[in-house]
Amino acid sequence: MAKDFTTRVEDYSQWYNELVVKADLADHSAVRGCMVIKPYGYAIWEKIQAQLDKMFKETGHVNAYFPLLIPKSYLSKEADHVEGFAKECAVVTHYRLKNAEDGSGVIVDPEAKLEEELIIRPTSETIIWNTYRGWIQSYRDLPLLINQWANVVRWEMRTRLFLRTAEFLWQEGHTAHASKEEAIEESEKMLDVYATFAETFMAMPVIKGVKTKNERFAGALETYCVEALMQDGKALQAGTSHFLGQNFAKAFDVKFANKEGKQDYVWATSWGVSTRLMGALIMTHSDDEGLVLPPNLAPIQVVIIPIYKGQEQLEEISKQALKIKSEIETKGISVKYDDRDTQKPGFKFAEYEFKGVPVRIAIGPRDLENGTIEVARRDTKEKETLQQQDIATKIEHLLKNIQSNLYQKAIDFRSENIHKADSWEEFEKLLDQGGFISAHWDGTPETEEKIKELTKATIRCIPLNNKQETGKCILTNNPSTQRVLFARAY
RNA sequence: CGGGGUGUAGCGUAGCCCGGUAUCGCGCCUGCUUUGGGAGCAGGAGGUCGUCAGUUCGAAUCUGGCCACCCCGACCA
Repeated sequence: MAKDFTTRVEDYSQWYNELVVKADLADHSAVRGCMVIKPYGYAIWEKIQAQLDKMFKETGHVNAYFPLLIPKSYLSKEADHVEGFAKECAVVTHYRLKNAEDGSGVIVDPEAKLEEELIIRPTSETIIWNTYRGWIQSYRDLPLLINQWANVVRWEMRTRLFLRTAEFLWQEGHTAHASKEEAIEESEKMLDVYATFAETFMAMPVIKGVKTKNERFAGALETYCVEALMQDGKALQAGTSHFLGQNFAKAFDVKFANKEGKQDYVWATSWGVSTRLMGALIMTHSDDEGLVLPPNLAPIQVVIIPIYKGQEQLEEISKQALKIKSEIETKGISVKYDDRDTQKPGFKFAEYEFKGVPVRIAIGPRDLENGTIEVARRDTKEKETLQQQDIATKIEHLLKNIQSNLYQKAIDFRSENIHKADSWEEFEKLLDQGGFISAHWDGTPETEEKIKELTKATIRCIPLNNKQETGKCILTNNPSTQRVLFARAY
C-alpha cells in the first residue's frame, strides 16, 4: 500500500502538484482552498463528466443551467436547508468598484450597495425550485428530470484539495414527480447510476446505503449515498442522492393539478457528484510512483515512446510507431505518440507513470529488427516484449485486464478492511486499524453523536437491504435490530 | 474562531542563538557528449531575505507591530 501517498492527497506534491493540480492559486486568504485544475487533470474530469452525462441521458434526464447568484431571501424559505448552508455562504453585497480618493487603488463603492444581497450558490435547490414553480401546473408537466453541470462555492472552515475545496465542480440533478413512490424510485435509480459508474468506470467498489438523520442532507427526508474506502483506511462519501419529499415544493409553492383535478405539492429529488470523485480516484488506486488511472477513464490510454539515436533512426522508428498507433486507434483506444526530442526515454517513462497512463509501448531499433515492441502496464509495472502482429487486439485485451485487475484489487482491499465489532473494546481497536466496522447501534442520534465524540468515527451508512438481526448497541447495550457501518471519514 | 508552527530565487532549503550584504539541491538558459528507466561535463542567468518601524556605523540575523500561509480542532460533498 502506498502509505505516504494516500494519507493526505495534497502531500504528494512532487508529482501531484506539478501535474494534476495546483492549490496555491494566490497568496490570498479569500481564494485559499480553491483549486486550479491543470489541463491533464481536467481531461480526467472531462472523461468522468462525459460518461456520467451519457448515463443521465440514458435515464431520461436533460441538462439545463441556472444562475450562479441567488437572492438571499430564497435561501431562507426552507428551514433545514438554511441551517445547513447559511454558515458557509459567500455573499455579494455590492455591484461596483471605484478608484480610492487617496490613490491607493480600487475600493468598493459604498453607493453601490445591493438592496438585497446575493449569495453564491452552495447548491441550487432554492433557485431551481423557485423556477420550477412557473414550469409545473399539471401532472402532465411531470416528471421533470433536469441535471445541471456547474460550479458551487462553500466557504468551508477547512479545505482539503479535491476532497473539500471552497469552489468545486459538480453536477446536480433536480427532479420533480407526481407521487412519493416515483420520487423515491428516482433517488434510488440515480444512486444505482452512481454505483455503476464508480464500479465500472472508476474501478472503485462502493457500498450503497442510507444516511442516518444526523448525516442527512439539509432539507432531505432521506439521503442515499455510496461510500468508498480509501487506501489509508478512511471512508469517503462518493455520491449522494436525496429524497426531498415535499419540503421544497412547499417552501417554494410548487403545486400541480393531479388526475383528479386536485392541487397537490410535487415530490422532489436531488443528487450529485463532484470533483471529489477525482480525489477518490487518486486515493483508491495510486501508488508512490504517482497516479494509476483505470483505462476506462484515462485521457491517454496508451503512450508510445520511441528509442533512437539520431534523426535518421527516429524517422524510421516513427514510421513504424505511427502505423502501430493508427492500428490501435481503430479499436477506439486513445494513443499518444511522444516523439519529443527534448526529453530522454527514461524521463518519459517516469513522466507517464506518474500521469497514470495504463499502457506504455516502447519501440527502438532492436524491435524494428525483430518485429516486436515492449509493452509495460502501469498497474503491476510488468513489462513484456510482444510480436507486432495483432497488436491492437492484444492491447485491447490488456486494457480490459488492467481495468478488472484494478477493480479486483480495490475490492479485495475493501473485503480485508470490513470487520464486525461486538464490544466497545473491539470497536476501538478496529477503528485504529482503519476500514469499515459493522456494528450494532441503538438507532438514536445521541448515541451516534457520543460515538463520534469519543472516536471521531461516524456512521457512514445503513446499507441498503441490510440484514436484520437482534443485537446490543456497541456503546449503550440497548437493543438493536441491525448492524450499521462505522468508519473514520474524510 | 481557539492551540501550535512557518515566511530567504520558480520549488525545496542552510544561515538567525553569537549582526559585517546570502548556502546548497532541483528546475531554467548555452555548448559538447549522450538516448532500451528520471543523463554527464563545462559555463551562465535568477534574491526589495513576508511587510512596516525601531536599535546599530552596519540587520536575513536583535526588538515591536502588522500581513500571509501551513498543521491540529470545531464545520463539511
